[in-house]
Amino acid sequence: MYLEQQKRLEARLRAILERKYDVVPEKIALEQPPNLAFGEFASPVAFDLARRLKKAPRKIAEEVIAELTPLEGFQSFEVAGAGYINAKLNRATALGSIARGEELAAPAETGSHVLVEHTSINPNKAAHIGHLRNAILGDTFVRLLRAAGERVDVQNYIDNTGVQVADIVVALMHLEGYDLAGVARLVADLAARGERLDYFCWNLYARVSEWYESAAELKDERKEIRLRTLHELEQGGNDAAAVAELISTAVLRRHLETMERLGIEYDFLPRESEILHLKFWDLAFEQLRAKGVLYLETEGKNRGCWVMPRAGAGRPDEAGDAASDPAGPDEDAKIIVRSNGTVTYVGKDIAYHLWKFGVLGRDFGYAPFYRYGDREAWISTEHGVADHPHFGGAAAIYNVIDSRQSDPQANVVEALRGLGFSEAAAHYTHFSYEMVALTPRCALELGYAVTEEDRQRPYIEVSGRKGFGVKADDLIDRMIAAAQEEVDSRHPARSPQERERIAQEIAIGALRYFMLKYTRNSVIAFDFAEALSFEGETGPYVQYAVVRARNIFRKAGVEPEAALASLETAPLAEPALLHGEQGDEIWEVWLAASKLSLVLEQCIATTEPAYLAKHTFQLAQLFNNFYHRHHILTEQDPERKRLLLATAAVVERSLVRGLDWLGIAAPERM
RNA sequence: GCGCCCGUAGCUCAGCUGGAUAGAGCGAUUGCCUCCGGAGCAAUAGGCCGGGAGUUCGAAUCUCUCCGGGCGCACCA
Repeated sequence: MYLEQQKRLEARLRAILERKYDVVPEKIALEQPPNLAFGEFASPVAFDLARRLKKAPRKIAEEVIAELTPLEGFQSFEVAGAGYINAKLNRATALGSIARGEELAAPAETGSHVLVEHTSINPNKAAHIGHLRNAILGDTFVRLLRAAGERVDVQNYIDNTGVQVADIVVALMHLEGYDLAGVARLVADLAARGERLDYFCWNLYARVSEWYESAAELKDERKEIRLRTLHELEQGGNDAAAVAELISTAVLRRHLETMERLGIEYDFLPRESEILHLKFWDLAFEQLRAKGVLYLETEGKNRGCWVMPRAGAGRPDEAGDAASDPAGPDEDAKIIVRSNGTVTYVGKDIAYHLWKFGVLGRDFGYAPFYRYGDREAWISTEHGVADHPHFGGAAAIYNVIDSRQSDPQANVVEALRGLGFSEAAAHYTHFSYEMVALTPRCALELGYAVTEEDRQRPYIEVSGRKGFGVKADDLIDRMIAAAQEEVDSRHPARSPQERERIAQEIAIGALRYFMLKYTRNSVIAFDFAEALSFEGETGPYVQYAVVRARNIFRKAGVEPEAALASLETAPLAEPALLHGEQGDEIWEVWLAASKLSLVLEQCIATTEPAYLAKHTFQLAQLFNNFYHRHHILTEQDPERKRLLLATAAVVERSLVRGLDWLGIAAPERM
C-alpha cells in the first residue's frame, strides 16, 4: 500500500525515538508538507516530544536528523518551521518505485466477509434523487471495499409488506376499483405500451395520500381501510396480498433496471414478507426475552407492550428489571411488541440483523430473480431452490441509510449489545448520509406549487408521499440527452452506437461524481444547472484528462504500459529533469498519482467516498496543468520525452483505477 | 424539552487523527488555438472560518456557551 521509502522512514524514526528518548509512539505521524520545497514527507514528532522532554522542538528535530542520515532512498533531511523534520526523497529512485506500481500492489484477501446494504427503496413508486444518493454512495463503498481485498455481499432490503405498499394497494383496489385480475391486466398493459409502472405508481401514491386527508368525515373510515389492508399484506394468502406481490415485484424490477443504468448491481434481495412468514421474529423474541433485553411493561402508557430501554437512558443494567424501578415505568422506552401483539419495525429489524450476523438460527429460502449478464441477483422466498449461494453470517456490516434513521439504527445496535453480541455490535456501521433536497428555484422550475414560506428556505425536503421530487430515470434521461448533444456536435463522424455509448459514460460519470463530491453529512440542495454541468469539478472533467492522455499515446503509437516499463528497464539517466522549476511540476504529478492507495485506505477508515472523488479531480487538474506546460509529442530531448510520456502514463493508470472505484468509466474519446 | 447534523469567498462546497502563507468549482473581470482536441489553461478581484470564552507552543479543526438553519425523538415504517 505504501512506497518502500515511506515505510523505511517510519521504521527509522520509530527506532530513533525508542533508542534515544525511550518513547514508544503508537504511530509515527507523517504528513504531506504544503509545499514541495519542504520535501515529500514531514514529521511533527518533535512537537510531541518537546512537551515530554521539556526541550525545544527544534533542538530535538536536529538530534533526530543527525541519526536519520543517511537513509536509503532519501536525499536529505532538514529542520523547518518551529521544529518540523522534513524529508526529501531521492526523486529518481522514487520515480522507479511509482512506475513499478509498488504502492498499488493488490492487498491480500482479508478473508473476512462484509455485508453492505444499500438502496432499499419501498417498492411502491419510482426511485428519486434521494435514492440515487443512497445507491451511488453504497455501490461506491462496495467498490472501495473490494479494491481493498474484502469479500463483500451487496444487499437491497425490500419492504414489500409495509404501509407504503399497502397505500398503493388501497389506491388500486379502493380508489380505482381494480380487482386482482384487473391489476394484472393493468401491469401487462403498461408494459405493452412501454410505460413505466413505477411512474404510474408515483402519481397514484400521491393521490391516495391526498385521498386519506381530503374528506374530513371519511378520514377515519379511509385510515381504517389502510390499516386493514396492511394486516392483509402481513398475513398473506388473500387478494390484497396478491396485488401487493404483483406490484411490488414489478416495481422492484424497475428499480433494478434504473440502478443497472448506473452500473449498480446486487447479490441478494431480502424481503420483509419472508422475515414475517419464516417467523424470524419468533426466534429473535426468544433470545431477547431470555436475555432480559425486553421486558413486559405493566404500568403507564405502554402497559401491555414488550419494550426495550433506550440507549443512554439512565442505568438499564443496574436495576435489572426496569419495570420494578421505584421511580415508575420507563415511559421513554422503545416499544418492540405492541399491546395487540404485533411487532414494530425495529423488532423486525433486530431479527433481520441477527440473521445478518449469523446468530438467528434460521435462514431464508433463495431463488434467482434478476440477471446481470454473467451473474444473478437472488431474492428471498419461503421455500426457495435447492442449489443456492448462502448470504448472511457476516463479520461486519454497513447499512447505507439516511441520517434521519439514526435512532432506530441505534436501537438495533443496542439490542445486539444487550444480547451479548458485542463483537457484532462493534462491527455494525450505520453508513449515514444527509438527504437530497430541492432548491426552491428547482421546485418552481419543475412546476410545483411552492408556498411563500418554502420560497424563503435554503432547500425543501423531497417527499414521495406528496409526489414532490425528481425521479431518478428522468434525471438520468436528461443527463444522457445533454451529453449526447455535446458528443454529436464534437464527433459527427463517429457511429451513432459509439456516440451513444460515450454519451452514456459521460452522463453516468457526471451523475455519480455529482452525488459523490459532497461529503456524507452535507445536505445536497439539488439544482439542475449544477447536476447537468460537465465543466469544472465534475466527472467529465476527470474523464477528459484520461482522454487527453490516451490521445497522446494513440498519436505517439505507444502503449502507456510501455512508457512506464521503460523506466524500469532503463532508469532515468538525468535526475536533474526532476528538479528545478519544471522538474518540480512534473514530480508533483508523480507524487499525487502515487497517493491512490493512501486515499483508498482513508476512504474506508472514514466511510467517506468523497475523498477519492476529490482526489481524482485534483490529479486531473494537475495533469491538465502539466499538459499545457509541456508539449510531449514535439519534445526534442529523448530522455525528457521519455519522462513526459511516462508522466502521462502514470496519471492515466491512476485516474482510470480511481474512476473505476467510483464506478465511472474512462471513455476512449469524448 | 432531549438527541444528531450544519454554519468557511457573491453562490455551492473541501480542509485528513489540532500544525507551516485558509483551498476548489461556479459566477465576475482579463488574457491564451502557427499547440498532443478549449468538456481545457493562466491571471485578477473576493474570507475578523456565525458570535464569545477556554485548552494548547499552535485552533477553521478540541471543550463550553450563545445565535441562526436542518433533521429526528409515535402502540407509523
